[in-house]
Order: sequence, then structure tokens, then C-alpha cells
Amino acid sequence: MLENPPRPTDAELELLTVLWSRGPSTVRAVHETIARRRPTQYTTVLKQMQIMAAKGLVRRDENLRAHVYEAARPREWTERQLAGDFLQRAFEGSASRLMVGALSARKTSKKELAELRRLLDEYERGTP
Amino acid sequence: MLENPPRPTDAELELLTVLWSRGPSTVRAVHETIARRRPTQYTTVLKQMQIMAAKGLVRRDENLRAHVYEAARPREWTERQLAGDFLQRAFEGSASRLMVGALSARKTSKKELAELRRLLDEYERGTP
DNA sequence: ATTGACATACGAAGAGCATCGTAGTAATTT
DNA sequence: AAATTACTACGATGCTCTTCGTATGTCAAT
Repeated sequence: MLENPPRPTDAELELLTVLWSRGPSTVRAVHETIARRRPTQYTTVLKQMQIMAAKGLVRRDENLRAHVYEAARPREWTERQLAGDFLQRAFEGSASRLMVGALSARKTSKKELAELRRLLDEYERGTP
Repeated sequence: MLENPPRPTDAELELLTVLWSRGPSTVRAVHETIARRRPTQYTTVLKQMQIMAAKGLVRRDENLRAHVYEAARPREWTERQLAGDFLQRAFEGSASRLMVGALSARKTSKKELAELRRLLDEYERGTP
């Protein structure tokens, strides 16, 4: 019945990140967020959201005059899909190479390194 | 003079992975590799390679009758670009979330976990 | 009631992507 | 020499992505 949505495109992903961080939002609210970063027409965001609803990437509540959209899948779920797909396509499944790429792409704080280490510990405990 | 090539598309990335693993190759060789996984016409691969050459993603040596193509950038370089871009677009720069996504997307061997830990150590040493 | 503000719906255009067929050319085999 | 094989070049198609303008509807305030 509820199929998994397809991999979001670049523009779609940007809107999803807004929805994840804001929670259920009107087109107006999303547009304002996006427009702060980059000039965009209101109807561009609207149309994109409609398309995303048709694809099942977002759900919308039409009860109010200004429809309220929310991401159809939680951020973690989508991140897992995206990471898995990307890992496979670009890194032939090698998590190590992915991590090297990510870490070398930019400065990483000691704090984040510690967090990464913590995650590994956690994972190793979970995978005995 | 030599500009950085654009982000490769899905199809382009697949061809690049073949070139990275095989080294400089003719269209025929690449096609054979791809065709083993998935039905594809020879000319599809050819055309794609020509486009990639025009974009600067690959270089080609026309000296032989069968042109020889090679990735314009080393695998590591491209992986860094891709990972950095992806990290930003999908994870708002959070390497931790990327790692969670990648690890939870599939089983990760103890060996790879150890390798990841080694990488972190290495990185922490490099970032004092 | 008109107006103005604010919504959605939707068509369309321009660009890029992925794929393939056909044409033409050079080399090799018969 | 003719036929076959192995290339490259390139046009064209269908699709998707992204963006925007226009039409239309609804509500509230004048």
C-alpha cells in the first residue's frame, strides 16, 4: 500500500531538510526559509511540494486553507537510504573510503571525532 | 585552465568506477564490464564517455584506433568531492549522522569497524 | 459588493540525462 | 577486391528536473 518513496532529487532533498528541522509546515514557511538562502519564487516551492506529495516523499494535510506538509519518512530513515545508496554507488560499499572522503573534505572538530568514536563503540557492542 | 569537472551523474559515476578499477580502458572494455551487470548498448557507453570527455571527467588518448579513456581525477579526489558535497546536502555537515546512516544501512564487518577506528586515530593524530 | 491579500492548481519551457539507431570510416579477413 | 568487422561521430528521442507565470478560488476588510 504505502510504497517506499523514490530517492529525492537535489531540490527535493533541500526541502526535506527544511521540513525535518521545522516539522510540519506550510508552503509559505518553507519558502521563507529557502528564500533566506537563495532567491526563489513562492510557486516554485509550491510546485515542488506538490510533486513531492505525488511521489510520496511528503504528506499533506489539506484541512486548513494553507495546506500543511510534512516529510513522509523520518529523517533517520531517509538518511539511511541515502547513505546506503551512496555508499554502494560511489564507494562500492566501503564505509572506510566513505569516511576518509568525508573527513578529508573538511575540518572535523575534536568533538565530532570523539562522537564518531563513541558511535563505533556503540556499534561494536551491538554487533558482537 | 584545467577546471574542476562537475559532479558526475549516476551513469557517469558508474563508468568512472570501472575506469578507476581497470585503469585506462577502451570503450569496448568498459562496455563489457558494464554489460556483465546490466544490458546496455555499446554506443550508449561510447556516447557517455564522449560526453564525459567533453565535461572533463575523463581524458582520452586518440592515438590508437580504439581511443583509450582514463578518469581525469584520481578516485580519492572524486570521492572527497562527492562525500563533501553529500555530507553538506544530506546531512547538513554532520559526519556523525552520515556515519550512523552508513553503518545502519547494512551489516558492517568487525574488520571494517576496526579499520574505521584506525582512521579516527589517524585523524585525531593529524588534528591536534 | 468590491477589492486586495493569500492560497492552490497547472501548463509550459529550458536544460540536462540516458539511451539507442544510423551513418560513415578504417582495418581485417576472405 | 569485396565483404565483414570494429570503430567513432552524431542526431534524435523520451524522460526527468527545475523553475516560473498565469489562472483561479477563497477569505477578510473596506
